Amino acid sequence: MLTTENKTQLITLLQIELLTWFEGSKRDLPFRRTKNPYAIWISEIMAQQTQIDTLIPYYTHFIELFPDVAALALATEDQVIKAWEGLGYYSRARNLHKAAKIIMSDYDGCMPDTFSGLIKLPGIGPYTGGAIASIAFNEKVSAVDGNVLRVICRYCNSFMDIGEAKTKKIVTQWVEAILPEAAGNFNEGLMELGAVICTPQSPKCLVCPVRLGCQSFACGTTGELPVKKKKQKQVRKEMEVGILKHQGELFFVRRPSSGLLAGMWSFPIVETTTDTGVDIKRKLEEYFPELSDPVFIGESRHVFSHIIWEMKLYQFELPSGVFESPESYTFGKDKETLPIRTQFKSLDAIDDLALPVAFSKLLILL
DNA sequence: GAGACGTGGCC
DNA sequence: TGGCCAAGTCT
Repeated sequence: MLTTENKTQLITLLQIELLTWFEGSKRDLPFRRTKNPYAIWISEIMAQQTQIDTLIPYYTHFIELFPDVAALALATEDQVIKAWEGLGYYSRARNLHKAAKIIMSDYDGCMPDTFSGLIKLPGIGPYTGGAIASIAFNEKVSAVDGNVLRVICRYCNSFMDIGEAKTKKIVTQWVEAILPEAAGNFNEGLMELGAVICTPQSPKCLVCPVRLGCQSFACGTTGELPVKKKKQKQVRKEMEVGILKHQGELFFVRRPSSGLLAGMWSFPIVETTTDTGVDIKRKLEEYFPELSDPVFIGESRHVFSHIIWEMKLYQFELPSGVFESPESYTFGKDKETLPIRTQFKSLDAIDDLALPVAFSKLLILL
């Protein structure tokens, strides 16, 4: 990193210009109008792997529903996941809830106010701990996310692979070493710069406040940086979805408490090789022996970060009569049990069910 | 270290 | 369309 003789000058330029630019140009975001550690915590968790524009409505709603740690701890996990519905990476919501309970029980209701205290909480890793500690508590620690990695690697014209842990370690140490007193603003400024100027594609170097010190700009390598090795393609899976209708209601099942879409509501769904509806019929027959034959009603694709579901929907009917909703339902290899596993619900009464997009987008096909 | 873990936007 | 990307953490 930065081996030139005018290293000190370049670092000073970065510090001064970045802080000045951030002060004058930062976006007006709801969580920038507060120093409330709780609010900043929520915003930082939501910001993980998520663009700011996406999270804003969720943030506002979440703070209204759960205005402080106590309110969050008092809520049910179902309520918290429901508030996260559509945001993705749902373990973030479950960890948030767990952490709130821990803060109430082990910390007398007060959030830890140091980096080392914060990262002990579930869902708070080195980035989030650094962000909360520096922004809300003025601790002089770094917060290195994808933006910071990109900005620093470009500024130093470094060709290290930002996907490697080693790179993150080096960049973290580098930032720690040049951190000014206003560490929170510096961290946020680095991220803001990465988000609006030093973007992955087509960085806006001509309006960049630190271009005069940027070694990548000077060398004309901004198109090659940062170096990041490609990730693997998603695995395609053929899935059969069972739409079980009975007296105007649909059959929903709750997913296991760990793994993909953990704890969320779902239609019965199985991976298939036959592609005819027989696999999902066999699954449903475990719980409803008197089942009609499958009727194909449509198909849909859903792309996750690591899987692609090619879904075929099959509708089933139950003979007239009363059918109890089964107490248990298993997806195959799930271990932990959650309170309510299955439910018959009419479409206009599913507001309290946390339904992932993979399934909510199927509703228009019904 | 590598893989699991969502979703929406962009080209 | 398909691939890539976005304020990461946990296992």
